[in-house]
Amino acid sequence: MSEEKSLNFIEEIIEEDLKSGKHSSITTRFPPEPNGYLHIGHAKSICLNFGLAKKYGGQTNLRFDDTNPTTEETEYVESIKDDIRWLGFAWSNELYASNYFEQLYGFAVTLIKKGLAYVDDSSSEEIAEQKGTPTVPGTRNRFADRTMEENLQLFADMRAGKFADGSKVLRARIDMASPNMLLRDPIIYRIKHAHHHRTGDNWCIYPMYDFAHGQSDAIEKITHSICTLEFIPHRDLYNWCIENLGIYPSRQYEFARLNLTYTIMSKRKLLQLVNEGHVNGWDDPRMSTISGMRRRGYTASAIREFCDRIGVAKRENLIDFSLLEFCVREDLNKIALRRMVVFDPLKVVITNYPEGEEWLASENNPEDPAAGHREIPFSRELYIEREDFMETPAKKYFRLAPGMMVRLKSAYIIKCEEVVKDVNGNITEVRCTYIPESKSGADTSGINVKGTLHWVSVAHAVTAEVRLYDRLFKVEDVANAEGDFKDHINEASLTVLPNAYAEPALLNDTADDRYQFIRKGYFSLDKDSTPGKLVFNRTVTLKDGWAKEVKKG
RNA sequence: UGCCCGAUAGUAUAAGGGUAGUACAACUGAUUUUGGUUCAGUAUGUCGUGGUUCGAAUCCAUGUCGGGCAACCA
Repeated sequence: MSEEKSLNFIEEIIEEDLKSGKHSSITTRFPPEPNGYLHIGHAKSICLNFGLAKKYGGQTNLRFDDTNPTTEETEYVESIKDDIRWLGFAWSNELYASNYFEQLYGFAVTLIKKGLAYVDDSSSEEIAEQKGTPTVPGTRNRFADRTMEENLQLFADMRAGKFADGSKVLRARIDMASPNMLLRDPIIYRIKHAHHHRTGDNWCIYPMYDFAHGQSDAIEKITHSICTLEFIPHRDLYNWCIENLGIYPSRQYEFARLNLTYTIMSKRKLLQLVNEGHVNGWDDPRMSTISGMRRRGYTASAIREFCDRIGVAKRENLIDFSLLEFCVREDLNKIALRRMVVFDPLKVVITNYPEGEEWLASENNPEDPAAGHREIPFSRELYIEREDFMETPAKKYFRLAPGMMVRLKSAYIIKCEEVVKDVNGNITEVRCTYIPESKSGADTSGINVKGTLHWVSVAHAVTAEVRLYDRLFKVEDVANAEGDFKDHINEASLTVLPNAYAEPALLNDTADDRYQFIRKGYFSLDKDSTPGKLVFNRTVTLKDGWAKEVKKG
């Protein structure tokens, strides 16, 4: 059976264009503004733009849309490049809208000469007023009557720095009565005496998005300029510029941006979280930034798979976070090394086990025999998870309880004989016996137990810091929730366990490794780790059928 | 009440006039030395109303609902 995947609407357009001969190959672009870090929403756009070019044998430019020097920085340029590379994509050309400032200036002069642009001295308030409303046409002011020569001179003077910020703008002359507000003589150049991260102080006038983006596309001969829905009304202006400038006819297509439950997808809000200290930087593992997710332990292939599964369409959407979690688990399950780590220890003493130790083999990954085995020390005193013992077991609980037997992973079956408590009645120790014939891999005991626990030998345990993350927001649809988005921050999104007990094999592992702490979740080494101190981030929990059972009651 | 975009299970996304399918989520069960994985199965859907047609999610009309548009942001 063929399992050809159906095409999304953009792929359909491209295939038609290729088939009809409109284009012989395609060129796309990813056009970030370097004013913040990339997030998972950008990943969707990156996968789309680069993925299309890859699929149809075209190319993709990385173009920084750097037309607003007051918000843009080189730091962001570097992080964006890092993130795209990490996601697994290679751009054909690294470009900047600021490369085209001279050309763009020329385009503006062309418009002036054609009588299609004029310098306006009005304040932004006046311009807004004259714009009218969606139902009331706007009006032109006296500046619109300036001669071509006057406009040319004034625009040159603007460039020469003769005017203060905000004192003049260049406007395209289109239609003050257009039902599309963007066509009511839009501002295309404004004065900003600001230092630009690439052009320095060469310019004090900068083009607006609408007078830079489409032209940049045209200059680069972008065949399919793909952007998000909010740019739909801009398309008329995009085309107007192309037609009146007579430049390469790039075409704009719009798709619905990604929204994810329990997260925000706005650079402005993300920046706020960073600046106000709600998180520890752009790469905080709780952030929906690419760098945050990377630090958290997400793999690039999981993110690509996610972007593939969510599809591309024009309707607004809010994707279940669980789909992202599914994609990471699916990937990590295949590659993560299994290790045993106890988060909240309860001591188990095996009363019939001799002094000393033995080393037991345990598979690194049951899904991948090629991953091999490691040796784990076993001894008389162990730690198990406190939640894996119940003095009076709940129904369907098949972990350790008085008189009950469980398997210790890769080791023996033990039976709980006695519970030791302190003066306050807190359980301090559980005393068990083990069944020597039940050794893992050589079990002749004939005993079947339902539960298998992870454990660590007390004498051999190494301590590690473990950071557990929960969702950053408490509501599903953060962007549309009542009140300020910060009202919905989950104060318990980070739990630090300073002293978890880990099997010693973890000491030898390296930063690139992914782990599954058995029965606990997927983890990866954090950059805060030092030779003397291991720090792990929980990428995602394991699916927890027991927790579900407990919740049902 | 101007213009533009959209509407298919809980969430996404297919079906392009001919059996409404897939994934995630949910629920059952089997397997399991991870209550993981894997496997098998169940339930839930075409926004309303007219029309065209032998036949409509699909075409037409109309209504409803949701979103966007009046930054010297992108």
